[in-house]
Amino acid sequence: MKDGVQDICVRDGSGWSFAALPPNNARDKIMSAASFLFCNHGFAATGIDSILNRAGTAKATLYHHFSSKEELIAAVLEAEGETWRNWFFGRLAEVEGPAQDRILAVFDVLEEWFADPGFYGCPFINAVAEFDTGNEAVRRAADLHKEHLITWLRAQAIEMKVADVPEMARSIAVLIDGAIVAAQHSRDPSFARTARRLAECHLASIKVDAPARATGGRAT
Amino acid sequence: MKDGVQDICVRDGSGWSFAALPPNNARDKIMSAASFLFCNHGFAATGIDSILNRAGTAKATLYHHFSSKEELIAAVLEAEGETWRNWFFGRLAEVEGPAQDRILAVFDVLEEWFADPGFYGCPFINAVAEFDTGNEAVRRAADLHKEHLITWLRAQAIEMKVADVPEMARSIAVLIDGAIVAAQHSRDPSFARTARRLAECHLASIKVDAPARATGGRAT
DNA sequence: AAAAAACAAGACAGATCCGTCTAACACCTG
DNA sequence: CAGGTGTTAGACGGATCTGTCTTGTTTTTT
Repeated sequence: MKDGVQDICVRDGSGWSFAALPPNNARDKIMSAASFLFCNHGFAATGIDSILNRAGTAKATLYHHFSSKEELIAAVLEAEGETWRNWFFGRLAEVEGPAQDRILAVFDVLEEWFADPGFYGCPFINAVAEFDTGNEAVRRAADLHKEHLITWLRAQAIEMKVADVPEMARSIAVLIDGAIVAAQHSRDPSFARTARRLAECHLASIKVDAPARATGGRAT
Repeated sequence: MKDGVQDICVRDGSGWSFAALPPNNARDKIMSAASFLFCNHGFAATGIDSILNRAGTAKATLYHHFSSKEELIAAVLEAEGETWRNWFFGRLAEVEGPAQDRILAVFDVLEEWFADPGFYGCPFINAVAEFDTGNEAVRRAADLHKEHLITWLRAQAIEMKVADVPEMARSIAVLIDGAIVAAQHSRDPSFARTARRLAECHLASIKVDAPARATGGRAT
């Protein structure tokens, strides 16, 4: 795995990524290059020199903005998470209708994400998988990301007036994680639809013991 | 992260791991040490010297058995996968009753696994997360592992005479992956139960449109 | 007992890693 | 103009990494 300037892919297929417009200041160029390399080749396996090579910046510049590689990793995760969440929740906010529809739309948006040719899985899942107990900052970043997601899911569950709000959020979270991992491993975006069917089934089952059984059929 | 002989944990809580009996030949000692360090601290982050230090063997011995670190990684994944599958499917084979019960028992066995204090997630999920496109041998090992699992799931689905066998296997696989990742991130084994409830719901829904609606209620 | 294989201990080479440092250039602001 | 800031280019140090090699000891097999 040489150091050259291969890997030209910009992974802005679904428009969620950094690469909306090419970065012009050095800091953003470093962040963009680091994001790509960390996420595609791993955090430990990516050297500072590769990042500089790809970013086209000098080493002193990098260490002017970030005090260490660890801090750069934390910054990348933070930015990657925020960008992704803005994209993800933004897409979901476009969905009209009751919260139930928004929950199901989660999996349609996921499928868009999976279908991006540059899809490399969830940066946080990958980071925790790589560092596990090793890096506390990484765990905190992952926790924060998951918390954002759970909060959103809980809000939908409350709007739906489901009996057990936390458990529904947990269920959908499991489906999301499972879909991401399955799609990443198999390179098959349609796992999002499999997860969606499970979610439909779950929503139907918790609507059953609700007081009013208004919605009759065709939830699909 | 020094090199010392900390990390004495043997992670044989659920009895699934290598450490059933301490290895006595050098090759097994290397495999055991490499397994532990790779899975707990990452593949790239673990140096050959740490492995030798922990295994208490000489460097020449390692390179006598494995031609490179990459080959050692592949061997570890293969062994780890086989050990895990033997444990996992062995536990499931103990379950009496129809295939449906065995499917649900999957999540009980998973919870046992998650509760092991040395639980570090699925080695294959972690390896693919770290290498992604980088290492072909790793991907092949992960594919093979997943294939074993899917084959078992399909066999249960066939025994249950479900309409869409592949889709049911995919569904359960998504739930398994999701439970593993959620449990790994949150350190909360009870995500297995959340996944189990989703599986119950899924099984109930595909039993509905089966010809005979024998099973009335209480699938819990 | 003799031959062969496995193993220990560690020096060594070549590469790569992270991070610091110097020296110089460009730009904007006061 | 002076001064601060951001940037480039690359040398450099010290550490670490993978893999080879040598020498000799232990263990197993024949």
